[in-house]
Amino acid sequence: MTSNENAAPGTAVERGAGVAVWRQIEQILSAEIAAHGFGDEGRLPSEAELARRFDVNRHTVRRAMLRLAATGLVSVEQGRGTFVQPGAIDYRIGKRTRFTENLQQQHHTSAGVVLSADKTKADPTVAKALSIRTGALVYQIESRHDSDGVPITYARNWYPAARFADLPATIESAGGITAALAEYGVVDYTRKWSRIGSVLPSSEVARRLQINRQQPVMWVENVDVDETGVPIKYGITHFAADRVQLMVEHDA
Amino acid sequence: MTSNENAAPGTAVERGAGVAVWRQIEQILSAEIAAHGFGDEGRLPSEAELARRFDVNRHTVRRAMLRLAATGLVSVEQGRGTFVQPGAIDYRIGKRTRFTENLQQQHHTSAGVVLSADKTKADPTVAKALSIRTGALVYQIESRHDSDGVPITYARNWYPAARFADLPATIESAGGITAALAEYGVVDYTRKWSRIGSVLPSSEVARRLQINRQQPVMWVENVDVDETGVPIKYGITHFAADRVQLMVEHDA
DNA sequence: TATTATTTGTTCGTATGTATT
DNA sequence: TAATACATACGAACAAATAAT
Repeated sequence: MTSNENAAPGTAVERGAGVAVWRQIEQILSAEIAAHGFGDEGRLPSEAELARRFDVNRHTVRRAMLRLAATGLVSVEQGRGTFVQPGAIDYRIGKRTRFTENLQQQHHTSAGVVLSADKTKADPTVAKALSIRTGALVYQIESRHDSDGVPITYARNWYPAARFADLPATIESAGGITAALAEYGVVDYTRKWSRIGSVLPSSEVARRLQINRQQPVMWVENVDVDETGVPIKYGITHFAADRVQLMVEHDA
Repeated sequence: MTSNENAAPGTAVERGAGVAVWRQIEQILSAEIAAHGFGDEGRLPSEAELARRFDVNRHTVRRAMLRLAATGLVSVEQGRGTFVQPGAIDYRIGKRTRFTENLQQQHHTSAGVVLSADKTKADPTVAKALSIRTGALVYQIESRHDSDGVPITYARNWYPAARFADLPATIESAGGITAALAEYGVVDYTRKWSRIGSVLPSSEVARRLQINRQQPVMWVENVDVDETGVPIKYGITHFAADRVQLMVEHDA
């Protein structure tokens, strides 16, 4: 077999054409995905099969696959195969950001889970954001929010312990963070600012969001304040970028 | 040589320890970078040298390097070497977003360049955002903004041709987009909304921003409106995520 | 439940091409 | 021009996760 005999029309790779073979394969598969080329279940052929089809080594296919996974077009699962990913949803960011309200408007189910709750000392970053003294006691709450059974956000938030005594127990009894805050007299709170960035995730964040480490995450660092403008929460929320887009509506 | 004789204390990799060797190397180098372990010029040893140090194949070092580059910790330059990357800057996003004002407040120089200007027909996405009919004529302006000589944003914007007749020539004569809009009577405009996401860049975007394709970019899709609320611009701006963070300040 | 086949993940080795110094 | 350093690609082997038998 000389070359590419099995390739579908218009999908042959070309060597020494200035553009790397694995990039050509990425491009071809990307186009086929966009054209719904892999049926309803969206399962791609195995790496070995694709290697035969394009008449290249499996490594070369793998490079293309890693890229497609990073772009969010497919998800790769060891022992199972490679699957086309569905589209993403909008997450509204504004003065009044509440997770559940946010998603129910878009016909998605939602659920929040507290992963851990610890009392620690504020490091300089946390202290500055909360306008308290470095080393003052804070509660660190780790949480995750799901939509339609899929993890959407993973967050670490810090609350000043002086104001919210025994916060973890209150969250437990009240059945949620917003409800718990109400018990301390915080009936309403608003977002002061949000700082947004994007990185490839650490292994911990990747695990929490159940994505692979080739897939970018957006992080949103923010401070919530009460009605009088006093900071009540500082935190960082991570979003799986293939599942969510952040929507900022200016004005009010 | 049995194993890791050249490794610095506490930096030996361990095989068959559940965690892949390349991940261990990534972790070690990441820690050394954070500790300013590579001097003022921030140049890492060559891949071959690192391979010897960790007593692994060069491929294994490369995997770690690709990850570090993707994380934005280092930049890899073919034929030169691998270098530690400096920190990032804040880009303010709000009702009144102007690039130059934005950065001058942070002691950075700034410059904008128009890369291309064409008259085309609006596709459905553009048409909907601008509240015009699909197929109506629009100007598509490609531009880039630099800060301190480094590309920060790459943007594609669309303006309705009916309202802004001969826009490219006006931009040329007025010496800038904001100035050109003023000549059409648009003395002030504001941002209506911004949709933010993150992906690994296409080759074109990577080239425009002069980053490699392992490095995530944030994209911001947005619509500007004039004083009467009529859309005057729809566009997508790409940011190199290792150089910028987006700052949203929610109204006072 | 245990075994086997399938599929992706990691690592080594080797060779060659391309960009920079 | 030569040396150095990164980029791409092939081949082989085994590990780990999953699915089917």
